[in-house]
Amino acid sequence: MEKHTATKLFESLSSGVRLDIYRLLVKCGQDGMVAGQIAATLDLPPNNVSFHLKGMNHAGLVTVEQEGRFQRYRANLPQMLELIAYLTEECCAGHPEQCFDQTPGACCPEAALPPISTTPSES
Amino acid sequence: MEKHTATKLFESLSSGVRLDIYRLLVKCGQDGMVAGQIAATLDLPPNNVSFHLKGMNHAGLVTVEQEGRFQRYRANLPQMLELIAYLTEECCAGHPEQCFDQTPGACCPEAALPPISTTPSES
DNA sequence: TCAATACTACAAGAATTATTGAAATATAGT
DNA sequence: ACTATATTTCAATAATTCTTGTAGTATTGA
Repeated sequence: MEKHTATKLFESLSSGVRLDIYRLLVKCGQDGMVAGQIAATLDLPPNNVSFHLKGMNHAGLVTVEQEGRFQRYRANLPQMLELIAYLTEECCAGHPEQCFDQTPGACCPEAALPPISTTPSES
Repeated sequence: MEKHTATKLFESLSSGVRLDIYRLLVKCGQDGMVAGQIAATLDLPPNNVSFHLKGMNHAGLVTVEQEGRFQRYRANLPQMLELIAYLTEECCAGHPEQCFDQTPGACCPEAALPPISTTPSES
C-alpha cells in the first residue's frame, strides 16, 4: 500500500461523523446501508452524509453500489486489513508480538545504538 | 475506547509526516528513537517533528520518556490494538470474519430490511 | 559559571476542511 | 409526461491545520 493511500484512509476516519458512518457500515457488514438510511440512523443532514460518503468512497474506505435510486454503501473491510498490515509490515520483520517484549534491540538493532551522529554540521 | 480518542488517533495518522514518524517508531519497537534522530532520519526540521510528536503524544499514539536531554519516543502499540478492536468491536458481534461472507443478514439482520421508514414527515 | 546541545513553545501566514442551505440530477410510479 | 423520492452538487462561511522562523528552557560537560 502506498503512503498516500494510507493517509487518505486515516483522514477518512479522523472525523467523528465519518467514524460513525464507518462503524455503522462495519456493523452492517455485507448488507451495507443506503445513504438515506445512514443519514436517518445518525440523525444527520443527508447532504452532509453524502459529502462525507463521497470522500470515504474516494479514499477507498467504503464501496458503493447503485440499487435503483438508492446508493448502497458498504465498508471496504479488505482495504482496512491491508491498512493495518501496512501499519505493521515493518514491525519486527512482520512479527509485531515481539514489540511487546522488553528486550532492547529485539526489533530494531540499529536503534539500539546511541542516539548520536545525527548532526552532520557541514561548517 | 471513546470516539474522541479514536478520531484523535486517526487524525494523528492522517498526515504523511506523522505516518512516517509512526511507522518508523513501529519499526523500532521498544527501542524507540529520540526526537533528533527521528528528524534526521526523515530529513525534516526538528521543530516540525517536535510539533507533530507533541500531537501524537497527546493523542496517545506514542509515548515519551526523558533520557537526560534526549526525549525518547516509542509507538504505543497496545493503544493501536485497542483502536483496531474499537473499529471492529460491533462487527458481526465480534466475529469480523463473517463480514466476508456473502450471506445477507448474517452480520446485521436489521439492515437486511428494506431501506424505508426513514422519513418521519411531521406535517 | 559558561558554552553547546537537544528539544520545545510561540506567533504568523497560507492552505485545507467542515457545515449548512439551496438547487440540480436521476429514478420510480402513476 | 408529471410528481415524488433519493442523492448529489454547488456556493459561502467558519473553523481548523500545516509549515516556517524565532526565541526560550533544560541538560551536559569544561
